[in-house]
Amino acid sequence: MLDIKFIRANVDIVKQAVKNKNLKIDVNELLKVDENRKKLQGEIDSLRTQKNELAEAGKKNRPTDEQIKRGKAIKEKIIEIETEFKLVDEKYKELMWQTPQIPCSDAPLGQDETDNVEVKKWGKIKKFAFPIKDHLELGKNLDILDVEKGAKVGGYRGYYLKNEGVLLHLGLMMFAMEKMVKNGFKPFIPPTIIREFAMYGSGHFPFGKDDIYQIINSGKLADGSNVAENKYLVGTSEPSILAYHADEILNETELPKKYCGFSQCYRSEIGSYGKDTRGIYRIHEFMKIEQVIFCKNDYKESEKLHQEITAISEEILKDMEIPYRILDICTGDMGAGKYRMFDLESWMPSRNSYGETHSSSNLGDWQARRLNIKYQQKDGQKLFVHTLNNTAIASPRILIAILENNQQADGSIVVPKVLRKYLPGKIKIIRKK
RNA sequence: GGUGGGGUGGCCGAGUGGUUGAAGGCGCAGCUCUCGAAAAGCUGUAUAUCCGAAAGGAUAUCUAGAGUUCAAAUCUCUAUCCCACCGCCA
Repeated sequence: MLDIKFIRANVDIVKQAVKNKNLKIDVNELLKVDENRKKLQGEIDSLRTQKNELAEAGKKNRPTDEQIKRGKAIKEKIIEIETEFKLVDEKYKELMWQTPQIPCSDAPLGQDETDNVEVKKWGKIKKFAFPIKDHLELGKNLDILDVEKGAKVGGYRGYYLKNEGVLLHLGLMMFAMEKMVKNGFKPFIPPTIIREFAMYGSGHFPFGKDDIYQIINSGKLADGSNVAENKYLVGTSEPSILAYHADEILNETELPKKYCGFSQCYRSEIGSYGKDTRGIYRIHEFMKIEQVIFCKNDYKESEKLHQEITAISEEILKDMEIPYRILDICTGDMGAGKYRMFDLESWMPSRNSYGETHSSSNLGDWQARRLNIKYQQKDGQKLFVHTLNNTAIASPRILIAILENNQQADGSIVVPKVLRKYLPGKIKIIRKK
């Protein structure tokens, strides 16, 4: 969300951002609605002034019949204008929720993912002297991954992790968590069933509604319909962590606040039916450790922190010796709320390409405005914080890279050194039983 | 699922229709006192929107929404959250 005053004063900049981000919101309409809303609000205010004056007079003496009559007339007029105001206000809010963050001028301009710019590559891509297997085949043979049973029980895109697959998966979480704590991030396990406001706050609503599961109680009402609660399953712990400070005024001295959230994540993946159907690349639930930062309203600082959280994720990939690249995401692909965004993609041999495993974003104060998160400066001024987030680790998707990059001719897997301590006996190689 | 009790400013807490944007306390800021500090005293201390160059003014906000009334923190209804006890349960 943007400041309406900023929008009024910088119409062209906002329009340009809408265009660059490939959005449809009509800024002229917003301004018209805003103007109308202001006008109606003014009318209501002056009527209420009259009402209050009348009530003030009634404090001293019992109101006369004449005054009561006037009061009634004013009341009716207020109701009439308020009815109109509500309609206008609804439209206003709807449009305001959709106003995009102004993207950083350094971000590449572009329409979609084909315009993203590769800015870094790390690691040596292994050349295998034998025909490689993909993670599905490797996982099945080693009895650590089973998507057939996953589909049988969990449905399309269900999966079971088993044996060392589980230990590897949990080890990854623990490895990333330890790294985060070492870097001064406070660990959180947040709620994964959350209320609507938090979804709006992060910007997952109204934009990404399709991908979010809503809770429906299995019990039926008398008319046979289901009870849909206004609660949702998170797709990441980001909204839960952000909303932790909703409606709060933080102290400047406590910033930046660095948190990491560990949670199961749920994604409906509606709209991507035909995409990435093989394996565990695109699935309905996974575990993730997410980095979240609240910092001062200062792009110099938030951009520095953006580099920092990106570097932490790079370090995690380097520690595991997974080749990766970094994409500078273009304006059209970054999402409405973002100021700057980098994706980290890990090398996945079976895809013969990189696949997204991390996503690092600076949102400026766009989310903080939605969630009303401020901080007070020494001089007393209150400003909205900047917020940032990035994946620390998300599994099992990352297992694709780990299994496939470390496979041996016999189908066994060499465990990355940093993960060995999470396996019993600190085994170096996962072999077929 | 059942029953009962609650939700007031940064915090605690008073307040059952009109003198309450809200007593009192705490906290915080400034000043006085002091070599300095503590203590004490004094003063100040919400947010949002609109109008205004500013000073300032208007409106709204006592969980939220709806209603009663000339007038609502206060009465009614609904929702919601918290707490307690019972039932069920990992």
